[in-house]
Parts: sequence; structure tokens; C-alpha cells
Amino acid sequence: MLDYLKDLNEAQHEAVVRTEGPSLVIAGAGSGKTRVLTYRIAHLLKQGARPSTILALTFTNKAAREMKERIASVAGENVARYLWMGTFHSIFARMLRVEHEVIGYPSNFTIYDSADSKSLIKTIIKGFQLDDKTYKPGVVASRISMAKNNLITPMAYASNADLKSADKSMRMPAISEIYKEYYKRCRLSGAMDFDDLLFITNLLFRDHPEVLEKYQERFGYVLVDEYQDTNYAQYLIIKKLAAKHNNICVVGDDAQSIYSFRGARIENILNFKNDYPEHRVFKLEQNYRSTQTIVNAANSIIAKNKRQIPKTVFSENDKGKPIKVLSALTDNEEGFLVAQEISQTQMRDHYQFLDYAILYRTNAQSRIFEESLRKRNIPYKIYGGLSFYQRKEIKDLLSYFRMTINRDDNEALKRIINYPARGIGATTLTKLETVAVEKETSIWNIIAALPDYNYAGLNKGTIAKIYNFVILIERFSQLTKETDAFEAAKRIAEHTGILKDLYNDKSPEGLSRHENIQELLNGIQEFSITAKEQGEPDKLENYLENVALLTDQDNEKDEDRNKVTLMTVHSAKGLEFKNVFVVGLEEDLFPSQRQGEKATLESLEEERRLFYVAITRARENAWLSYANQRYRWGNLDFCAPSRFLNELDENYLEGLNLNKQDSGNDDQQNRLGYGQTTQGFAHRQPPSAFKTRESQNIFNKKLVSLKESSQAKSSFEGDDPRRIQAGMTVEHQRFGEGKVLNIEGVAPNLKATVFFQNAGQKQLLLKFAKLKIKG
DNA sequence: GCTCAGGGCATTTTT
DNA sequence: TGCCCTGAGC
Repeated sequence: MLDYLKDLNEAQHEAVVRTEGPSLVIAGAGSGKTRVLTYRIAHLLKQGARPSTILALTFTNKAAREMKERIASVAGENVARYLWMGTFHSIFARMLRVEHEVIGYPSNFTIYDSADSKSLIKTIIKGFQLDDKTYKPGVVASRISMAKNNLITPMAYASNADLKSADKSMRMPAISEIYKEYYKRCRLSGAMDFDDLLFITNLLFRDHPEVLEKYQERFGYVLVDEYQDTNYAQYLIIKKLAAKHNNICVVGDDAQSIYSFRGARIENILNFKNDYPEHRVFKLEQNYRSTQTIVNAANSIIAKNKRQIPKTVFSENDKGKPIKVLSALTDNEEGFLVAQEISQTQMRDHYQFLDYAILYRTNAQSRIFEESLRKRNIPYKIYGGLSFYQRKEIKDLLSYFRMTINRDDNEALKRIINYPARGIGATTLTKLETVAVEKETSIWNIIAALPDYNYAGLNKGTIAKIYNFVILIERFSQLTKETDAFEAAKRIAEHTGILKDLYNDKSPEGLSRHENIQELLNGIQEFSITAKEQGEPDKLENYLENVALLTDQDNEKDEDRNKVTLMTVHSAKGLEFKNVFVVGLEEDLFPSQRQGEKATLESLEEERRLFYVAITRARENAWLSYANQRYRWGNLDFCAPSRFLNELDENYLEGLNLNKQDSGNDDQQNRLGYGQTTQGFAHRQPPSAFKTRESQNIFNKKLVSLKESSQAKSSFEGDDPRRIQAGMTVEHQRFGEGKVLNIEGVAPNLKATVFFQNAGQKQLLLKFAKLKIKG
């Protein structure tokens, strides 16, 4: 019995079996955190705790699913099914649907994703006649998000002097008004945004103690994964829910807290001991993932950080090879070096492609590596960028679904009222929206009862078109009630003409859009089938409940398995690879080292942790690479390697060849800069680390040859005719691939002579010839 | 109501 | 370099 406990070391074992009272599990990178969490739950179940009394919260669907599967394999599927296990957002969305009456929302409330939020904010800004260059919707959205994460209501915001003066100094004094209006309109639309799911849960618990008590009573055990990433709203929910039984177990690693920009508070984990004086601490310090070299090198980076929970992460694995530093003079060379290393080590040491990951700070950095991998025919996959559920065609179809479930959903209505085109344009929509705002109701309520509103001043033709739209949605609503999710979805896709529309579009983009719709329908079919099998509700409404909370990483394809992974360091958290390249380590990419940015001690420490997270993804080998010079936004930029490279203990490195100099204290470093990064013509000076004569000479020599060849070398993808230059490879719809011989004229009358392999030399007016630029 | 030329702007991201 | 936004013009 309990043989699963045998897999655990002493610290892990303790953390699993001490189930009562508050527990803080400090889990260093690769120390078996997920294992402890799952075994702890399994252990609770074995000891007789009912699954429905266990609340386990994670940050991603993937983490929740994996944990659930592992528990199912230990404790049985029938038990695992009844656990309250999921992401913060999905669990509390579920709770809010049950408790909708108390908070004055419909149970079928829509969940607005960030695009919906932004678009609503944009309309509000326009409606207030504010300039959206000053009031950037994204910035306003993040202010509102910040407020909600800190449980500041619109009212509280308006009377908060600090926030108001901060807004004023950003020249956006009206944010508090926008917040108020945004909050109101979400309610009128029967919609919650992501932050609302936590914010309103907090309001629910604050204003309805009887509801809080019900859940406090229910959850005998509360477990939280990645506790260092919780924001204030999440922190408070957990604290309240666990207050009765006090069986709270949080697992996390302060050294991996890298999400402060989205409201995560490292204080939550640092202060756990104050919140629960009678707590126990379990430290998982043995790293099972990586070589000693990697673990020690990573430790040496965060050693400088002041605020941390003391711990000694160690590895008993092989010492392993030193971390290799690749210093390239240009970004192209960096890409080349990385691809070369992959080819060589892969052949020499028989690795598969899935054993490699390339990690970078920003998504935009992926391009150069894509290119270099493509040149060597190395298969790769990229995470990040446009997610499946964010694609236009998917959002359009989902908006139809949303409208059939919650007709007050203004954002959905605005997307589809004229898609496919039915002659209801922007002017009409503005009129309708104005009336809706005036009457404090949803647009649907206006168009469903147009005569009551004097037809909103519309002409006869338009009224008829709107009437048809209303009928269509009514019909779909009926349909979704009568049939299962798949049948309803399929019929909607057909009847709206979306499917046919995309089917007729034979361009590559149209083809892929059609495929995407098919893929979505397949997913819905799968949902319908499983729901039926498990005896759960199988209506479109039920499918829609969670789809807003899904992301790309929730549907990985099989054919993508054996490929090199390209992703940001942030999204690599929780993953591991045998071989990891941490690339683009220029100082310029780290705000704490960028001139003109205010670096706080906190942000500097977080960047060290980011670097720590990156390195500890590697099991066997790690590479660190940087380029001293790259094209950024059309300018030649000089970069120094990040200071974090200098902070690494060189005993663990191979190939670091810098003029190390005293880097001074953090404050001095923050004021160091190497010229300007402004847009325009300002160029940077070579960094001081390269000011020895020798390195300067190499630098200059390389630079000259680079400048000479940059024209021919430059390659990119896109179809902006302004970017087309002689020497480029382009693709034409009819003539296929060709080489641009010369360009004359200025836009819009750019003429290009292009040599096509199959069609000979052609003069094209770029205005009419769509050329896709190829790498 | 749609298309296209030109301007302007660029962290990290899960839900 | 890529791409989103907008206003002008059809």
C-alpha cells in the first residue's frame, strides 16, 4: 500500500504526508514540484478525503490537465473527476455561474477575451471624444486590469488620489471615467473580462458572507501551484477560502517569479510565514533535472538578489559540460551559429529535434532563428504569436455562437452584424450603439425592438437588413437549444455562409482559414462526443463556457512533436529540454539595462530570475548567445552582451571572451548607457567592453563587410511593396517564384522588373501585382 | 462601403 | 522589418 510514496526523497515525502495545517513548499527548479503536488492530493484521497472537498488551483489548463491525469492514474479516474482542479479562472468562472443571481449577472455570461476588452475600451474612448493616440486602448486596458487585480472598484479608483495623479502625469486624466463606463458596459452586455472572474469572485465573497461560508465549509483542502505568480486578487480569494479549515498548501519558487508585469506579487510567497504563523516549510532543494554545472551556474546568477527565501538547490547528476557562450558579431551570424551547433551536436550525440529549445526574450527575436533553421532544413515550431482562438475567422464564428447564448454580448454582435457582408455598415452600427448607450441597454435590445426606438433614424432598406439579422440569430438560438453543440455549430457555419465564403477563397490564406474553421468544428465534435459519453450536457452553451479560457498550448498537434522548439523564456516556464539555447542576450533587451528606462531594484532582480528560469530549463547542455550588432527597426544598432553574462561565474562557462571589468553596484549600472536607442538616426557606440584595440579592429572589419553585403543579404517575409528591393526573391500569384532585377519609381507607382523561372522577365507595376517577399 | 498609400510604432503573457 | 491604423478617394 502507498507504494507511490517510495518514489519520493525525504523532503518530498514530508511535503506529501503532512497534510494538515498551512504548508509552504519551496520547490527549486526541477525539484519534483508537480510530483509533490499530485502525490499530496493522491495521498489525501487515499486517506479518505472526498475529492469534492479538494480545491487545487493552477495557472494553466495544461498544468491542471497533466496533474489530473497523474492523479487519475494513482487514485482512479472516477475519483479524480470530482476534484475541484483547474485554473483560477476556470474554477471561479464555474463558481460565478452557479452564484450568478447574487451578483446580478446572467448564468450564461460571456467571457470577454483581451481583444474584446480592448475593442470595448476603444469604443468608449471614441465615445468620450478622447484622442486615442493619447489614450492608447492597450495602456488604458492595463490600467483597468491593474485596478481590478488590486480590487480597486471604479468608485474607489475615482477617489484614489495616487491613481488619479499617476493618470494625470501620463496625460490620461479620464481613465477613471473610462473604467467606470467600461465596467457598466460589461454588465449591460452580460460579460466579464478575465480579471472580472477574480475581481467579482472577491466582491461575491466580500458582500455575501453566506456564500463564502458555503465554500469555506466545502473546501477542506486548498492547494495552489506556482504561488509566486499569484496577484492580489488571487491571493485574497485563497486566503478567504482557506480561512476555515486552514489546510492550505502553496507550492512555488520565489526564484522563478517573473510575472510582476501582469500583477504577480512575489511578496505573497515571501510573506506566507507572516500570514500563517503556524505554518510548516518544506524545501525541495535537490534538482533532478539538470547537470551540476547548469544548476550551479544558475544559482550564481540569482546569488546577487537580496530578497529571496534562503535555499541551496543542488544536483547529484553528472557534472556535465560547461555552458557554451556564442558571441556573434551580427544577428545573422548568431542564427547561423545556433543552427550549426544544433546540427553538429545532433549528429554527434544522437539527439532528436525535440531535445532542443531556443529561448529568447521577445517574440520578435524568433525570425532570425527561423531563417537559419530553415536554411539547414531543421524542423521547428514556434509558440507565441497569434493564437488559434484569436484568429479572425475563429473569433467570427465563435461570435455567432456567443450571440445565440447571450444576445446582449455587444462585442460579438459588432463583429458579426456585417460579416458576411449584409450591408449594415459602420454608420448604421454607430447609430445603433449611440441609442443603446443612451438607453443604457444592449445593442440587441435596440435592434430586436426597433419600432420602440423610432427605428434609430435608419432608412427602410437598412431596417429590413437588420430585421433579417435578428431573425437569423433567433433561428440559431432555437437551433442551439434543440441540437447538440456540434450539430448546431456546423449548421451555423453553413447557414451564415462563412464556410462557403472561405471555401471559395482559393488563396493560401483563404485555404488556411477554411482549414482553421474545420479544425474548430472538429474540436466541437470531439466535445459533443465526450460530453455524451460522460453523461454531461452537450449543448453549444456548454462548449462555449470554457472556450474563452483555452489557449494554443491546449491543442498541440502530433506532427509537431519532433521539432526544435522556439519560444520566449516566459512561456518556457515549467518545461524542460535536454538542450537549451538562450539567445539574443543583448543588454538592450533588458529594460533594467536600457538607457532612459527607470530600473528599480525589483525589476533588476526579476530579470536575474528570468535568466535563472531560462538556464534551468536545460537538462544536459545550455548555450548562451548574443550578437554585438543587429538591425533593429531599420537601424544599425550596437549592443553589449547583457550584464547578466558578466555576473555568471566563469568557472561554468566556455568561450566567454570579454574584457571583464568591475561592473560596480546595481545603482551605478542602471545609469550606464551607451548612446541612444531613439528612433531616427541615432546610432549606438560600440560598448565599452569592446573598446580594446584588438576587439575594435575585428568589430570594424566585420562591420564593413557586413555593410557591403547587407543589401543582398537582407531577407524577410511580407508583402509590403515598399520593402521590395533589387536582389530579393519574391512570389507572384500567377508566375510563381522570381528574382527582382531592379526597381524604379516611388510608391504608389513602383515598377519592378522581375525574372520568373517559368515566365521569363516581366515588368510589373507593384500597385497591381501583389508580390509576396520570400526569405 | 471598400481599398490602398502612407504614417507611425515596436517587452515579457496566462486566462 | 512588419503590421496596424487611418484618411482619402473610388
